[in-house]
Amino acid sequence: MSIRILLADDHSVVRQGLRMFLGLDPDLEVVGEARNGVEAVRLAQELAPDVVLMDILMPEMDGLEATRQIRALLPDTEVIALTSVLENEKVFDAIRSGAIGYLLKDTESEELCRAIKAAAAGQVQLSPQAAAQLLRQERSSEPEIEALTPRETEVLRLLAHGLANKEIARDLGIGEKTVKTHVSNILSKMGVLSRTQAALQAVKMGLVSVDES
Amino acid sequence: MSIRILLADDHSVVRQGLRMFLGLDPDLEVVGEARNGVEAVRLAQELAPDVVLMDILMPEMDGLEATRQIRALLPDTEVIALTSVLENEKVFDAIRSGAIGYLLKDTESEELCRAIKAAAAGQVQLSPQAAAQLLRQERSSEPEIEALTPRETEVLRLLAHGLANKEIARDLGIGEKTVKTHVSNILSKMGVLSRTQAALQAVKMGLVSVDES
DNA sequence: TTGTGGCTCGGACTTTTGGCGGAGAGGGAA
DNA sequence: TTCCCTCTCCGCCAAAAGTCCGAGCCACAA
Repeated sequence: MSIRILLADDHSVVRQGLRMFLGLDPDLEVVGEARNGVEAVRLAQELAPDVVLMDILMPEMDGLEATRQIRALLPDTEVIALTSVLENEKVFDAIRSGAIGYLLKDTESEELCRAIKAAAAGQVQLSPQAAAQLLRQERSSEPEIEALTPRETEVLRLLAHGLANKEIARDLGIGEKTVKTHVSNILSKMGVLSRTQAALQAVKMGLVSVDES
Repeated sequence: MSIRILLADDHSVVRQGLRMFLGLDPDLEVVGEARNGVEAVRLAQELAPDVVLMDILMPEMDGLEATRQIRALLPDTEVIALTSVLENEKVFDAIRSGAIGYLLKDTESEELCRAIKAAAAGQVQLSPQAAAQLLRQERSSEPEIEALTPRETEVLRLLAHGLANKEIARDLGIGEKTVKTHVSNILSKMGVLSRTQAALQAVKMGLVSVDES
C-alpha cells in the first residue's frame, strides 16, 4: 500500500516536478494537485490523502489557513509545509497551524521522499535550517510583541503606507492628537523607536504588502 | 540535433522538475544545472548551451548579472528569464540584461517547450502577463527616478533599516547636518515626502531586504 | 584652465514627531 | 455597580525631521 500524496502549489512547474520524481518511488503516489488553498481543502476532503505537500504562499487561501482546515477536517492526514524561503515567523506559524514538517524547496529529492514517509508515520520532519531557526527562536525568549488593538492596527496599516499623522487623522476622521496617541502606543508595544521602524516592521510581518501603493 | 539547455535555479526541486519534463521532449536536452549565478556563467562557458533557463533571484550572483555576462561571452546562447513572480521592473531589467524571453514558473510545460524552441531560433518569447506588463510600463512614460549618488544610496540603505539621522551620521562618520542634506536630496529625487515613504520605497525596489535586521 | 558634480558643513527656520500627564465617554466583564 | 480597556482629545514640551540658502573642498572632464 503506497502513501497517497496531495500536492498544493500555485506553480505548475513545481507541481509537475514533484509529481515526476515522487512517482519514481514505488512507495509514493501523487493522487491530486491543487493550485490554491481552497482547492487544497476541497481535494483533501475528496481524496483523504496520507500526506499533503503544502506551499505556504498561495493565492485564494494561503497554505497556513488551508493547513488548519485540513487538520481540523482530517486528523489522519499529515501536512508538510514546503516553501522556497526560510521565513522567520513562518516556521512557527506552520507548526502552529498543524503542519508536521517544514521543508525548503531546495531539499534534495531523496531527503524529500524520506520526509514524506516519516510524516505519513506521524514523525516530525524539519529542514536542518528550519530546525536551527526554530531553536534560535525559542532560545531568544520571544520578544512577545504586545497585541495591538484594532484601531492601532488600522493606524499602523496607514502609517506603513507612508502617511503622516495629519493624513491618517483625515482618513480615519479623528483628530491628529488622537493619531499621535495611537502611534505612541504602537511604537511602545512594538518596541521600536520611530514610525519608520514601525512601518518596516509592519511590512516584515506582512501587515501590508510591499507592492501596495 | 537537439537543443542543449542549461538550467540555473537555486531550488533543486525546480531544477529536477524542469529536467524531468524537458527530457520528455526528444528535441530538448538538459546538459547542465547551476545553483547560482557564478556557476551559471562558468557552466555556460564550458558547455556553450543553446538556451539557458535562468532564475532571476539566486544567491552568489543574481540572474540579471549572470545573464549580462553570458550574453557578453556567448552571443549564440540565448537566455530565458524564469521567475516565480511578476515583478514590475524585473521584466524590463531582464530584457535589458539581454534575456530573449521572460516566463513565469507557472507556465504550462507545453508552452515552456515551445518557448525554448522559439528562443533557440532567436525569437522573443514573453509570458502573456509579462508582455502586458511591458506594454503598460511603456505607456506609463516612466516616472524616471533621478539616479541617486553612491553616498545617497548608502544613506538610503541605512535609513531603510530604520536608523535616525544621528545614527546614520555616526555610522558614516559625518555630521548630522550632512545626513539631513543627503536625506533631503533623496526625498526630492525619489519624489516622496518623508523618510518613512523613502524607506518603504527602498524595500519595494529591493535595495534592502525585508528580513534584514 | 574652467567648469561640473559630489561630498561636506553651517545658520536659520518651520513642521513633524513623539513623550508625558490628564481626562471624559462608552462597553464589557467580574 | 465597580473596574478595566479602548477610543477619543487636551496642553505642554523636547527632539527630530526637513527646507532653504550659502559655502568650501576635491576629483574629473571638457
